[in-house]
Amino acid sequence: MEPKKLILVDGNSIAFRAFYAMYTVLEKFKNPEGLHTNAIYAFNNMLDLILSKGQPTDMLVAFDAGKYTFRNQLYDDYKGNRLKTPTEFQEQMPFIKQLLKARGIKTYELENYEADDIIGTVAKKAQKKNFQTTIVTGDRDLTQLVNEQTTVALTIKGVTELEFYTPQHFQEKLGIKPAQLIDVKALMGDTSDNYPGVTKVGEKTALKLIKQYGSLDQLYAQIDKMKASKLKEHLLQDRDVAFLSQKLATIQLDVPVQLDIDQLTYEGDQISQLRDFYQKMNFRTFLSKMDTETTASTIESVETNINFQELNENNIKEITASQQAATVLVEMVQDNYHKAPIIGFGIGIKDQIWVTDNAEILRNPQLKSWLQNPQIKKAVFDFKRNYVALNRWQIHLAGVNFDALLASYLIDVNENSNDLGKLAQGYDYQDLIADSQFYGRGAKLTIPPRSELLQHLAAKITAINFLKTKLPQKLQDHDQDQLFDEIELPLSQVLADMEIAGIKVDRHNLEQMQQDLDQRLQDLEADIYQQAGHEFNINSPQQLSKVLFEELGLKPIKKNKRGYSTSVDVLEKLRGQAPIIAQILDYRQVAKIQSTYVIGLMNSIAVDEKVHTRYQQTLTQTGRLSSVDPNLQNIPARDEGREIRKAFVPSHVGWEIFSSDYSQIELRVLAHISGDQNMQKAFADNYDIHAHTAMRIFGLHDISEVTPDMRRQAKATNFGIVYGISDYGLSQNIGISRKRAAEFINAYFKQYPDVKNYMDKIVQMARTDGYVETIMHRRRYLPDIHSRNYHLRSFAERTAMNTPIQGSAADIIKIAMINMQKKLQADNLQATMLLQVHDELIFEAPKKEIPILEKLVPQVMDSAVQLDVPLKVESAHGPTWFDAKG
DNA sequence: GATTTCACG
DNA sequence: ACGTACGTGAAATCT
Repeated sequence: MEPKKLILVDGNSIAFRAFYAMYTVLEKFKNPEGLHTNAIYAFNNMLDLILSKGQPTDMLVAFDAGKYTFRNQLYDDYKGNRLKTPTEFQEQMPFIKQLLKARGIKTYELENYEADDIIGTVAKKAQKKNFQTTIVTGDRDLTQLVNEQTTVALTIKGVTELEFYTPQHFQEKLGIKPAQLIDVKALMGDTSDNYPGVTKVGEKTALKLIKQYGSLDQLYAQIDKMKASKLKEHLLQDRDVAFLSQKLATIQLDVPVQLDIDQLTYEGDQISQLRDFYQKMNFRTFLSKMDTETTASTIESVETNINFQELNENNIKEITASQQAATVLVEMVQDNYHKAPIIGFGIGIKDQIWVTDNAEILRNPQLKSWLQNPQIKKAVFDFKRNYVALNRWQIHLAGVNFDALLASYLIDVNENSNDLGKLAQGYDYQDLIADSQFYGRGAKLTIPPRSELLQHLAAKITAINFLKTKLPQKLQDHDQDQLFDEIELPLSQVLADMEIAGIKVDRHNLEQMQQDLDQRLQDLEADIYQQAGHEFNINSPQQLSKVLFEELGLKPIKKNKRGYSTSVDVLEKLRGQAPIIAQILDYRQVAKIQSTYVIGLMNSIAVDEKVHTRYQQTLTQTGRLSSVDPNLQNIPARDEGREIRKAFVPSHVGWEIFSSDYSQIELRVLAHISGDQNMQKAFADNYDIHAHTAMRIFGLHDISEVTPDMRRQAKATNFGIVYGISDYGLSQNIGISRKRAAEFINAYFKQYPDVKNYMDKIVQMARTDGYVETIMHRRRYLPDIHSRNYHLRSFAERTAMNTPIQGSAADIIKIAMINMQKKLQADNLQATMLLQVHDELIFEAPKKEIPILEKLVPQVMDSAVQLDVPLKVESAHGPTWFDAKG
């Protein structure tokens, strides 16, 4: 007979994680009575997952009950540092229990016992009856119960990503037996449960000791033989604490559970009860899932029928005679709108919708002037995409005052899938499926039959209309009206102009480079093969590491998932040990230039001899732009790679490339938002900021005493501060000890005390508000700030420090770009803005306009916003991009 | 599709 | 005592 399968769930732990997994949508998930439902929703997601994956015959969810457990009797302060759980969470607990009942799952709690101990006890009983048991929890401690019949599924991220601990996995991961975990905890303590362990002993040391001695008892039995050390002293001193912690860490297996193992049968969903519950909670997705499951599972998800008419030459005149606000849709399947064919077009006015799959309609003059009429207000999804595509038909789309893509991105930067269907579904609008689902993906991409296509287009127009009723209120709630109306929407027009203009690339120049580089690659290759003694693929990190670390016997420095790392920092450390290293570094550099830049760039030159990048305006978490197809924001600027820039040239003879960049904009932003007087003064007095910092942190009296090396270290420290400093990170970056790095940071904060205050304050704000903001109210949610996982939490903290800085700098240059474009038009200049590289704007212009730009561009850039420190702009120009660098 | 490496600010 | 810099995109290789 098949063994019975039991799933045990740590109810409190999973519910709590569920709450924070969907913390960003806390206010989106409310039922009509105002009850928060995010934790209930996420909990149910987890149930769906484990029920379908685990196929249990039996199931139990255990909860904590009562305030005092036997552990409090042992140790007063057990869990003493726990913050009170938020009421938004507490109010959901009873409903999670209701949900479980409706899903046919037993629950159990016992006054003054923790869920852990109930689970331990039940798992032991189940083992005697030969059940196959899986425990689902967010609490690592429970892995002590792992054995051949008991697996622990531990949440990694959220509640649906699980890591399964079997005895083998546990051994591989920690190098000890599951039961030994108790003794490890005894030594290291537990900060979240607030018991101490032995002084100065953390996970690493504890694991080492238990691996060495086998158990806590053995360790203390042999402690006399241990040689004298600080560690030994601490162990002796904290002996009682260790044994107390051991008791606290041990999960009880003999709790008086009044529950028979035969009573845990999983009953399955109680359909009508569950339907009522979902309805009460306003869980539309789960409701519809239930319907599709219960009706016939054969029915594919089909878009709801939406009434529409076909747009044609006969009705277009009448439609475009209307002066009313409208919704406009230009459909393309491919990403690159500079060349993707238009496969559909649609208009929505009030409740009426007209669509067509005939792009030729765009030749209609009435339609053209309607689209170009700024008086007729239009709503779209992705203005820039629509604008650029229509521009290819000589139509200049105007009057757009709502872009659902831009709006949703500003409301939540995680909403960056760029898919209207997905976006609308996120706002509980179910009548439009995602494009990837409708058209398929990659090789399977096809355009469905006409009738279905028209239906899809109509559904898109309704989705945009729906979002137009929802998103403006949210923008207002976030205080983002100005950001939307005066920055992002006008910017998308500016970006469209820049993308359409494109930048000219000299193909012959690249072809020449390709030949030269090819020769060099061949020479290097031959040399490398000779030294290795055989041929191999230098581009393969695997084969390379075999050559270096096995055949040549060099010492590996860093590991990655597949073996030993061969990255630059590793190779740099090995340089000097073998001549092959320098040549590999050379080869790598040349190969990169060749494949990514020379060949890659040539492949994206269009028929007009230009490259037309696309700026992704709704992608980054900080508000920066990104550039794709090709990426013109990472063209080499240093060393040999810089030569590539010689291929970027003006598109007319007698013109030049002109470039202006903000000097130290991020540090200036930091000086402004932190309000730090010392840093502000340094900028006001126009000091070399890195030298100034060096003077301060090295305690010198005058800037002239600063050596180049001091300046270099101070510069790295400044960068570190902007990124959300850690002593380790800084020490790695400038090759000093961690202790020394910590001293730097301390000195830094002493010299710039309000920078320190800012760092503390912004992290605190992220904790209380759940998000951080830039000077223009761009918002980024940081749910991981509450994570119990150190790694995730620290990352969120650094992000909280960095995002307002990087994001505000992005705000500033965006404003400058809009003002710049206006000014160029107003002054009737031929100069054209072509590229943006985060803190730098690149133009082409007739030579005679260069002197004008030299005054104008810095003027516009440094007056974009008024900060408490001056902004500084530097310019350069020349016949190619290479020369336009100061 | 994920991973590694390396280009930029 | 933990284990780390912030934000991106592209090419080549591995699975």
